[in-house]
Amino acid sequence: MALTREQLIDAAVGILSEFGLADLSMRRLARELDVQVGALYWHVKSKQELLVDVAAKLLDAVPRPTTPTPALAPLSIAALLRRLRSALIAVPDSAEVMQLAQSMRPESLDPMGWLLEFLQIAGVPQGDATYARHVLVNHLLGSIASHQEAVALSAGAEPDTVSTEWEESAFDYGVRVILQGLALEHPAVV
Amino acid sequence: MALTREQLIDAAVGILSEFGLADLSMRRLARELDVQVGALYWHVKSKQELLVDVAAKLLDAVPRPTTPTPALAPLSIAALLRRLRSALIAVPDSAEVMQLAQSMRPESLDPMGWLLEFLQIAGVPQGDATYARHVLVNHLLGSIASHQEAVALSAGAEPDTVSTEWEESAFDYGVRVILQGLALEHPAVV
DNA sequence: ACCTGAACACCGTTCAAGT
DNA sequence: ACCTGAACACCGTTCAAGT
Repeated sequence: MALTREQLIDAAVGILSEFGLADLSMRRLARELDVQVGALYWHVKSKQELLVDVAAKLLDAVPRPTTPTPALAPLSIAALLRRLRSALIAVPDSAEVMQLAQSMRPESLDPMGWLLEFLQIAGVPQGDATYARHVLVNHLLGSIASHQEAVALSAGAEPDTVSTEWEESAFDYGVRVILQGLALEHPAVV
Repeated sequence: MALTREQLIDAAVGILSEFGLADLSMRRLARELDVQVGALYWHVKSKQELLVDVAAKLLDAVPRPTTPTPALAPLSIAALLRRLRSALIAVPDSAEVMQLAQSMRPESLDPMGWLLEFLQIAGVPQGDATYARHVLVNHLLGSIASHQEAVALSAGAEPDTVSTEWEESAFDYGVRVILQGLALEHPAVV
């Protein structure tokens, strides 16, 4: 039967997860799906558009947390950020893909909406909440990006030279600093 | 006379500044310099290596601030970050290039060293200073990246749809939040 | 030492034409 | 509606051979 847009997205997620963005070409995708390149352009209008859908798909793995009380909101924020990190950290170049999606079609990234909501519940003033979210998201994607560049560079070297431990600490440290800077109680370590 | 590595880097900075990373190809560079593509590979071993030098060159515009006293260190940090932002904001895709350089050859980025130094002077504990720098640099590059993606997307639309004002506020807000989270006095607005 | 010419193995996108 | 075939205008990198 005919190729579907879903299959296209799934195949793209597969290549990205296994080989990274450099290998995620329209031609490779076509080969994998046993069609000619041109066929892909009947289902998506461009590679960029496809990548936005890939980004959204990656975040499907992150479930919406239950809406917290004001007192618990900082904890929920920290937990949500950790889940986002978990969902993306193992997918090469996911930070780059997310950044693209965020600027092209931010409304397709549900968890970012939740984040804003929780910040407001936590008591961050309306006007500041969007700024605050930016700071958190920059930290999230920045941490992931540097992890992934490090992994990419040490690909040839001995495996696991990249200290995941250090990076998790750095990530959590940053989240704590930012939440504290927002004058929210810094959440207890879980 | 013969082509030099310096000329190569300068030409690359020129193309990047005017047209962005998508147009910065080795072939385009060769055309601009009136040589064959292969010639470039006598001066640099790869495009990546060239980009690292481009990143370093972009930061040459940022002068080293005088070493601050502990009390003034937070102010110096904020000022340094603003200067870094100024140096990079108008150069398309500079955030991406910086990120690459940071993971490939961090020691070639002097200002990042100063930042660490100032954080220590400000009283951030030895062990935390590197984490703290990461948070600040993620914020810096993240802010620049989203600005530039926004600019790129609105390239076809009416010019200056991108609110630079909002973004500067968002940037400064983030710096304040982070410094405050580090338990440093947040610097007065200059 | 420095560069040319030419090749190798790729890209994203478009589009007439087929079924 | 969905896809093929083929083209257009590109990539980064390598390397024998030239000067």
